Amino acid sequence: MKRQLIPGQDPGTQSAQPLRSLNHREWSVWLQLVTTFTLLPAALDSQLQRDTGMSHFEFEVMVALSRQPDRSLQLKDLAVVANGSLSRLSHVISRLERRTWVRRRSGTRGRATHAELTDEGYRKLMETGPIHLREVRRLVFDVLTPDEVKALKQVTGRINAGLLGEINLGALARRTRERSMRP
Amino acid sequence: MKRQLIPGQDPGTQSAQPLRSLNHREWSVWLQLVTTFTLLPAALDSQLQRDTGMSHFEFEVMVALSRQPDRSLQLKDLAVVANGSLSRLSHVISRLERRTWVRRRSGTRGRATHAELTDEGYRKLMETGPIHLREVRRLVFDVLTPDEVKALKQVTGRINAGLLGEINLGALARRTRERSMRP
DNA sequence: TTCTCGAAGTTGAAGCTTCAAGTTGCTAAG
DNA sequence: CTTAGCAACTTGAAGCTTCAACTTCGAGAA
Repeated sequence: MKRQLIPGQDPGTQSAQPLRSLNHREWSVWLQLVTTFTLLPAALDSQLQRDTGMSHFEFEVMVALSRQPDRSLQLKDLAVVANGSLSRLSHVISRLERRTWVRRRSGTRGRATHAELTDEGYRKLMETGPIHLREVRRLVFDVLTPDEVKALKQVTGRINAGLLGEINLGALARRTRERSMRP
Repeated sequence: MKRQLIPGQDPGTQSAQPLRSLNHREWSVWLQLVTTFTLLPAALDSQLQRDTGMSHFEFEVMVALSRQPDRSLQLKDLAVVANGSLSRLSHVISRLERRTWVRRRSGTRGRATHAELTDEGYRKLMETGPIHLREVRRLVFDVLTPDEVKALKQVTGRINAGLLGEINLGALARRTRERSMRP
């Protein structure tokens, strides 16, 4: 008999191993979820690239800045808010600086650096943001009932709680985590 | 008064524009969703890279092949199943070939090419797959109630239907779509 | 038959992300 | 006071993805 990574629901072959693979129902949910988080970002990136010339991550960064009272954030915090590593962020800020949408300000304290949205960046965001949000609405909210939206929030909230619990501080600061586990 | 991309729920300022931005509730759902589809793939990729040396997309490709009766698929179809562009897939298959986990077979008909999982690739998959699936279970299914899992399936199903409806055939075949819209 | 078009792949370059290895400036221990 | 250690970046290289251009093969029109 052929071994399969994802078995059908055949209780006979289940053993007492510590590892359970996914069952049928779970597997199909998983496929859907993978499809969503592959296609949705791709669609958003593509639309943004075409219509505004920026990536989704760049957009998120600028939105995060625009929501601050002084339109600026320290990179470390911005990284968390935008769900990216500090390295990634640093590169992105450099690109955005080249396009004059963001400016770096050396923070007064310590080694802190702040990113600040320029007027130009703000204008750009106000111009292109609504276009993007329309796309978001079209692809996500227009196809869901209010109850489904509620459910979506609940489910993503739970998953994120788990992820944030261990990933901690932007993407995958594995070394940091390992360091913090030392005796 | 400051313009904001995401306004609070102030009915007074709403005009009859065709574009509605997101309201408060929608915005918070959106932030959660973005966080999930940023962090979850990052976490999975990181775990796979560390423990098995392959990316999530490579893994998906190999799983898709392993699920075929003859462990092979034509690239065009594989691209759809794995939610990637043909170009991306071609590059990935080349990499997997270099590692001897996959082999290209020139199809008999037309310009078709098939990718086939080698025995080595199959073994690798059987070895490392369960490790990955355990991670999937830990990050997703273990934190959700059965009802939430059901809801997740429903919501992702709806979103995917919309995405697949227009993105059509792997990621973002924009040119293809444009071509098909000509008079 | 011959021509033309389109589908299926491949390829190289450009752009992003990740990873590892630096800087640099606080801060606390000795 | 000085020094070790860490937090907060920065940087360059390696690896992936996307994009555009190109190659082939097959099918249908003329």
